[in-house]
Amino acid sequence: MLDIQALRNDLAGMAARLATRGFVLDTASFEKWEGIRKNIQTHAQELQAKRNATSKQIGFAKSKGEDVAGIMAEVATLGDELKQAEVLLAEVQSALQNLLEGLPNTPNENVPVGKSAADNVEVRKVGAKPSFDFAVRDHVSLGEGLGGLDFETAAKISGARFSLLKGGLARLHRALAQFMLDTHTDQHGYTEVYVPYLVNAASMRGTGQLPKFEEDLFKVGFGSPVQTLDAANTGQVASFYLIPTAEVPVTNMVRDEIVPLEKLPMKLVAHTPCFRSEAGSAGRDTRGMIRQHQFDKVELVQMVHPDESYVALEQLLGHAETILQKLGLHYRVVKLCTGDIGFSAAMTYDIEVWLPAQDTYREISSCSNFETFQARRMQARFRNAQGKPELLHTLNGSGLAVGRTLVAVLENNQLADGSVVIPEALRPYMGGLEVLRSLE
RNA sequence: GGAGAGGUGGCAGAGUGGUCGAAUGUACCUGACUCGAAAUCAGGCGUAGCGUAUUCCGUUACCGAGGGUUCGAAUCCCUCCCUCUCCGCCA
Repeated sequence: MLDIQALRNDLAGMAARLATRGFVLDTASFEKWEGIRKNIQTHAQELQAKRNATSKQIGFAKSKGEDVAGIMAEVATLGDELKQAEVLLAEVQSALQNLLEGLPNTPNENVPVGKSAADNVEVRKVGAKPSFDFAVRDHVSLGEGLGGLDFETAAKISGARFSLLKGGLARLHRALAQFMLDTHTDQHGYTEVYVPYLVNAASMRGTGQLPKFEEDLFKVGFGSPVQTLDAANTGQVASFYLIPTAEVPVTNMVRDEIVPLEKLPMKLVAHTPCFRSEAGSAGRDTRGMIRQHQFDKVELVQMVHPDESYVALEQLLGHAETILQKLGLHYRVVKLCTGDIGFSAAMTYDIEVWLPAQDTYREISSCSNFETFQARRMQARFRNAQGKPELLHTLNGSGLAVGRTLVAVLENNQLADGSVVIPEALRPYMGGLEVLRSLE
């Protein structure tokens, strides 16, 4: 969420910044609502002040045994008038709030201006493409050949966009997650956390998935008939959402908290499944395990002092890159342009791993600085040197997407006979196994 | 699932319709005393808004959440959420 003060003070400037990411801010509408809000709020508060003062008088008079009928008559109409004003104010404020929550973050000034992914800037390439003297197979072919990848059974059990791993591949998948967690905790100073996979609407709102991207989420209720968990509070029927990324539960750890200065930076890592409806991506990446309704990810999250957040972003990016380097995978780092960064982000780097079968780089990690955008929604603050609460900065990045890393390992390390060399870094997690061969 | 207790400021803990944004203790900050410290004494010490107003001024809201009763609600009523204790069930 953007700072409403910033919008009031420099509406044109904010609109210009949002325009760089292709978002048209309806300044007329904002100004209209702000004007209305100001009038109504001032009016409502005047009435409240009057009521408070009069009520005090009544109490005072009564305690002295005086007759209060006169004063009572005076405020007889005040109640209705006040109620009306309060209702109106609530409506206007919620309209403003909705408008505000629908605004994306302003890109940092160092983000390259562009319209689409085509304008993203390649920062560096690391490693080299592997060369093969045989026709490369994709991970589906390799996995099925190894007898460890079974989409048909997954489809029977659940449906499209699910996968089922067996034997060495299932273990490799687990090994990858373990390896990533160990690297980040032992070498990068992150604290491992285990978190809920079902979260409430307030958490989704905090990190920016709600209210705008509800269709991307899986929503769960109780068994039939659907019960309501917080119907009285919000009128909503839903009770929980499945997390689309560990970013949601982990970042929300600091929602409504004031973190002591000495606790910053907070560096947390979590391995969780992620659930995405993939609404709107029908037909894309239908083959294989690139785009699934359920996938595992090791997520890095940091809460930092505002002065440190861009240094932290580079570090976090480096932590994610370390995994690829240790696995010997070729990748490139891309800085997203203003037209391609996500709704909540102020700056984002994507890491794209080389996939020989697709002859292209595919996103395997996305590392972002959200500045105060999420913190403002969450009221996540720290106590600054002056002792005052101040919004902190939040960052996160995949370190890495486990499923896609598995794909990359399979495709990049394949041999002519369809077996796969296990990267050395993973062998301790594979019981020393060096080559993954067919189960049969 | 059954029965009971409870959610108040950083923490502890009073307050059951009126000058309560909230006693008191404790922690913390400032000052006095002291060579210095401890102890003691005095003062201060929440958050989010609004008013062209970070600091001074005025004002509103906030005692788990939402709604209601009332001129007036931390206090009464309703709904919900959460925590704790006992029983049952359970990985």
